[in-house]
Amino acid sequence: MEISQVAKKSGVSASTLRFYEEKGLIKSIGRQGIRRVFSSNVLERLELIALGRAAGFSLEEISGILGTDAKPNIDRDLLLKKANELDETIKKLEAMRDGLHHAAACTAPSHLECPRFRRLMNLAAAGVIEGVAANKAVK
Amino acid sequence: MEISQVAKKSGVSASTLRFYEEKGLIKSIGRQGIRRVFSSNVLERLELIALGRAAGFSLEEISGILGTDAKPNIDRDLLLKKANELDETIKKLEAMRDGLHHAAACTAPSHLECPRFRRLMNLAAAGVIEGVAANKAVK
DNA sequence: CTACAACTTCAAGTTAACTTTAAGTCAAGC
DNA sequence: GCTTGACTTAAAGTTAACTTGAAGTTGTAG
Repeated sequence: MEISQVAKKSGVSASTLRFYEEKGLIKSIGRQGIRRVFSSNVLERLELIALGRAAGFSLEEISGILGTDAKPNIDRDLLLKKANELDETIKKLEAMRDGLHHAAACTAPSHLECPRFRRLMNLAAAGVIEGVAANKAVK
Repeated sequence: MEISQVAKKSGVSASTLRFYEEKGLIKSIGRQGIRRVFSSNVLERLELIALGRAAGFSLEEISGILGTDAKPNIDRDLLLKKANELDETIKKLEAMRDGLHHAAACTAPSHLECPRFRRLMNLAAAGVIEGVAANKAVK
């Protein structure tokens, strides 16, 4: 496939595809003249990349998970670590979601004064700042 | 409190606190001479901001949710919309987490060849690319 | 009273993840 | 055989969210 085909089928722009190739996240299987040629496998790879992005991983982290070569890595420890990180994130997001839901329904004059909201937020916020800092540190 | 106190108690650096104030996310209650003075309320506010960040919201979105003034907004539609967005995100993250867990345990030669992994990933990936694009569009 | 640590402003620098632009290559249709 | 449109590279530009640096101010300890 040509790059525009991949772009169309994947929803990822051509410039991004070149960028990803430069970063080693995807590979073209060769050239026809000057033009890149991709195998349809790249579509699957792009879905995994998009998934990782949606999950909040950086391109570098995704590269670490999927591996820079054709087949994904099997660094089980890394995968489990990432899975656990995700689990932490999910818990915070759930608390946040519940907090938002409640805030939308609550009739207290200010959410900050509503005990339920504060309980939810405190629950959610526990370790969040440290977590954010830790995420940065990990990079 | 002085800025360094807030920094210490919140884990947010002084430069970031100034940056947040510039953006209207937090407010100092006045000055002692040239120095900012914060009320301890700012700590709560900073937790909410950190929580929003951890939930993947941009500072601008957080500003929209919390309001630029002292008390959080009660734009219920926005809150519900954000809560629903979060729910979508959570589902993807859960699929991703399950995928990672499975990948760490799976013995198939390549995860891409493992039907269970592919099913999980396809489930998770459904609409992800469009979702990412949509998130950008929303900005 | 003076040194100094902790503040201040404002501007510029940083990183990630792209996008845009400029200048060039090439197969295809007229 | 020339124009056109989709590609190519390399470099510069963009945005978010900060951080860093330079130059100045101030409360407090010695």
